[in-house]
Amino acid sequence: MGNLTERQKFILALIIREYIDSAQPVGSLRLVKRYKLDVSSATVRNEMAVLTEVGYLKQPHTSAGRIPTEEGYRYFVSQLMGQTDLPIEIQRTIQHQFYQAQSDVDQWMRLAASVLAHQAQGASVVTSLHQARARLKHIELIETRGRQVLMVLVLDGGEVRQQVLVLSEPVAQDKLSFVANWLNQVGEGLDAVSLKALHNLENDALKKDIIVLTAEEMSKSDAVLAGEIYHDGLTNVLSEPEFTEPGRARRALRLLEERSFLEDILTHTVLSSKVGGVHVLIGGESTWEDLEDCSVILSRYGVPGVATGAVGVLGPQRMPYAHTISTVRFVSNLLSDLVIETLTDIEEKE
Amino acid sequence: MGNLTERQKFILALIIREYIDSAQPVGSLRLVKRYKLDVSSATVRNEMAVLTEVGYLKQPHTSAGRIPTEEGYRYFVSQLMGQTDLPIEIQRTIQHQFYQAQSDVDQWMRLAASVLAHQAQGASVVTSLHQARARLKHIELIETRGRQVLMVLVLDGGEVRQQVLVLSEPVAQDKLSFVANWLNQVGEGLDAVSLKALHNLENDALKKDIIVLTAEEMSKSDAVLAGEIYHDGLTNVLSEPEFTEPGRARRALRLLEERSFLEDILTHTVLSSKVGGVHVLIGGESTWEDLEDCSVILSRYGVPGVATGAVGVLGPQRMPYAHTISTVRFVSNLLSDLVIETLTDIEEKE
DNA sequence: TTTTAGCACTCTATTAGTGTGAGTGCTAAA
DNA sequence: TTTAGCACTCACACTAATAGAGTGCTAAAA
Repeated sequence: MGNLTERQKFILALIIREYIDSAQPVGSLRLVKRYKLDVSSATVRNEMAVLTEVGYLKQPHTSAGRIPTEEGYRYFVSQLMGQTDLPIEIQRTIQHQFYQAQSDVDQWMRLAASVLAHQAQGASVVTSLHQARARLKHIELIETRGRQVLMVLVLDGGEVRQQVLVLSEPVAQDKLSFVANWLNQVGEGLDAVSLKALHNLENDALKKDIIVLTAEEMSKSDAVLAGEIYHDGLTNVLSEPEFTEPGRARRALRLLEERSFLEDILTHTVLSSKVGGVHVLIGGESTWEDLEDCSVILSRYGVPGVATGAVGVLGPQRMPYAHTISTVRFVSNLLSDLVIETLTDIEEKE
Repeated sequence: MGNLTERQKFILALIIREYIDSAQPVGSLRLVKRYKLDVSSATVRNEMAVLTEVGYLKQPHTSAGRIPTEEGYRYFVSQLMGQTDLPIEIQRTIQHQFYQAQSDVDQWMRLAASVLAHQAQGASVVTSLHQARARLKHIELIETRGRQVLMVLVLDGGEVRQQVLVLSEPVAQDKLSFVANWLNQVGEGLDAVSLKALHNLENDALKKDIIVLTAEEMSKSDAVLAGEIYHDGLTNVLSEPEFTEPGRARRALRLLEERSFLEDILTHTVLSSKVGGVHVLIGGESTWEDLEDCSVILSRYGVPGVATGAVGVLGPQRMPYAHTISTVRFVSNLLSDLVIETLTDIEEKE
């Protein structure tokens, strides 16, 4: 099945490109006229019939032009499209924006989301950097009320976690500070596992408790989606003609709102891949029903084994894949570079 | 103008209630039948004419029923509606959810957003707790690469700030730790202003720099919208019939996406009000054009002068005001209570 | 064997024409 | 002051007619 003639490939690519920017079923005559093909519409029609036969095109109704099927898009992306880099001037613009915002990580994420949404004219998602095998840099314990204690952990690389603990009995701030200082001395540079090992050597009940709680919080790093999720451009998808029907729009946007869904999709795609690779999900891939009319472009950024996150764009299936994919790739790499710069001290230790 | 007869008030309230749950212009005959009024439709018609005259009702077109004007809604909310509390069983359910999530502040916010969105069937916004006149609890300086240094500030009450600094020249980690320790000793418990005062007494260039940068970061607390913004239920508004036209839906959702807009609206409403009060914006209030078809219910939570944030719900103008308002009030108070519990130590110091 | 012109056919989208019905405003009587 | 009666308005739903873009097939041309 996989062997199309060159002309068939050419026509398929043409149809997909035309459909992507016209959003209208494309017919044989229009194609010939618009692109000044040196074959007749009848010939094109015959080729279209073949492409429909093998499942790359379909007709919305009997006497309409053709639109690509999911399979058609996949073939296009994998075989026909070719890889292009983001135009250099766009690259510069984006880099410039990041240079101007050389402040907190939060802002990088927001910026990344904004850039993606804007460039790809879709809805963007960026998950916060998420550290694997984190090491303790500093702990702070702050009494709040009675048995409630606020624990602040600074991990190497600068990730910060806050958590309200509830101890078995009230403890004075003096004692808390003492324990925190102690743990800062003996625990600095240890990861969750090493910390837990420490637990057995200790007698003091409070110290034991704090160690366990700290280790627990630190090993949460292993969760797929620990931190914040940044969005942007949700409204972009509402302007696409395929989402005029409110039901569809709702389904698409719900995906981005629901953590559980994102978790699911990230687990099954990005997590298992290497950094820098770009995943292209076209129309749910028979796994996610609600993605039916959408495509999602995802990529993982960061330093694998140390700290990673994911960036992505959601849009209609009829999406300018080449541009979107290169944008996602570029932003992903850019974030990776920033992460590497920021976390250099960690790499050196290893 | 303000003096309607009791019967006029009664009919106005009835029309608004009816329109809120039918989403259809309400006519005189239907009203009489549905509510078994003991007057004729002609009488109702006369009263409707009066209510239209004074600007509380309007007709979508000449021969249709009436729908409320913005003024009509405002009158309803302020004069007619009465205050109701959230049904006790709903209160319990919500409280229960919060008790189960007795962990980090992040999760409270997410939960608050979720509860609001669900209860009010609208899009919810929760801005993170935001500390005024913060005092320094702890500072941590971490070298990353060359002149880049990650600064982590722990403020009293447990708010944590991270910021990447770029120093004028590279500084070794030893030196950074030394300065951090020094500042932890002399600077603990000081607010931004007091810190800046410290600056003049000091000679060491690095110490001076760090003091200034710390004070700067701390005084960012005075910005209206410092931290995260939590959303939920964006898709709820898409199910409302008034947002089937995609243009409207876009405009409404963009409001929630754009930080600048939220900042603007919070500055002009919630910030100037006391905690616990509920603001009701109906249809842009001739200031925000994009809110034309929407209503927004907002409330400030937290401890004024110490740490506050805002919660809110956006929906169509045709909104069950009584229920939404009491939900927003309840959630706002609930968050206030949680904040007070968590920050008790601060109160005691004052 | 491949391409193309010609043609009959299909189906959507648009436009115009027509009732229908819910609703109004006015007037005059109760 | 209320209400019955009535003429009038106008969106909405329905129907029918038409135009137009596109297809598939067949037979001739290359």
